[in-house]
Amino acid sequence: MKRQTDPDVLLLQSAADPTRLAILRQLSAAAEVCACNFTGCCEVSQPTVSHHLKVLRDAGWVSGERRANWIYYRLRPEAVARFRQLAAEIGPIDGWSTLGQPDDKRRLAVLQPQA
Amino acid sequence: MKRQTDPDVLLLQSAADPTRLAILRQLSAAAEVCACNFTGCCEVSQPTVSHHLKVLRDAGWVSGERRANWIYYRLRPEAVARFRQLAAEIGPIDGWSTLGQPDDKRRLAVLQPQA
DNA sequence: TGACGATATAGATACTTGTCAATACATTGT
DNA sequence: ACAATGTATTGACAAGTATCTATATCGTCA
Repeated sequence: MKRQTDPDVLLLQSAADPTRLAILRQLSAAAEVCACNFTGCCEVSQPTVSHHLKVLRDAGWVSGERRANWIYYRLRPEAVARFRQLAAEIGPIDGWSTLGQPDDKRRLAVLQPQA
Repeated sequence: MKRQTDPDVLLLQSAADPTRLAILRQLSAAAEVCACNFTGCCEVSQPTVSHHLKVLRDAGWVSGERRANWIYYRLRPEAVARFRQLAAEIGPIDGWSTLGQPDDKRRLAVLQPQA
């Protein structure tokens, strides 16, 4: 696979897993969630949950804070904001037109990967 | 990998690739884009572009219409709407609290996978 | 019909990823 | 210090995926 330097791709990719999306959804329902609760929810082993939490941490989605024996995870607002920004960017914008055949000179600038 | 029956996961996963996100972004800049333009943009071969377009098609992200020799792709509004809906669902909602230790009886209903 | 250009499919391969069992690490309480 | 519990790491493996070359399919035009 190509190296994904694009932070948006990383954000999407880390959310694009059943277990991880479930975790993100749980974290959307409570301010913070103990890691032990994820183990119970998704039908995967504890190491697997831990692995997914690390992926989410590395992508900036969540942060964890240790209190006694337990680690409480919470959503990082920056990630949520970036995700929503991305969602806002995908879809119709102003100035739409048809991008035609290869010799079409009317190409929009954005369609040409800037050198 | 687990079978992803969750349509949201499918939507995310199909967008979570550098080439495909680039395609989605191009399609956000013009009402429709000829397939031949994607080949030029992303640094991958034509069959690879075709493969990615198929993935996006299968996920419901895009639809293609043939006109003469060329196939014009466009974003499907339903997919855009679903994506934005998903983005709106990830993040703080009302009624937040801390989900505590395993024996914590105060769990929010949403945190227990409904049997 | 046959040649040509655009797009899709098939098959092969290297790489990535999700998963688990086993183990290590960290914190609390006895 | 030691046992118990929650979490992270390691190592291994099966499965998925992105990519290519080669080839097939589809539509147009002479």
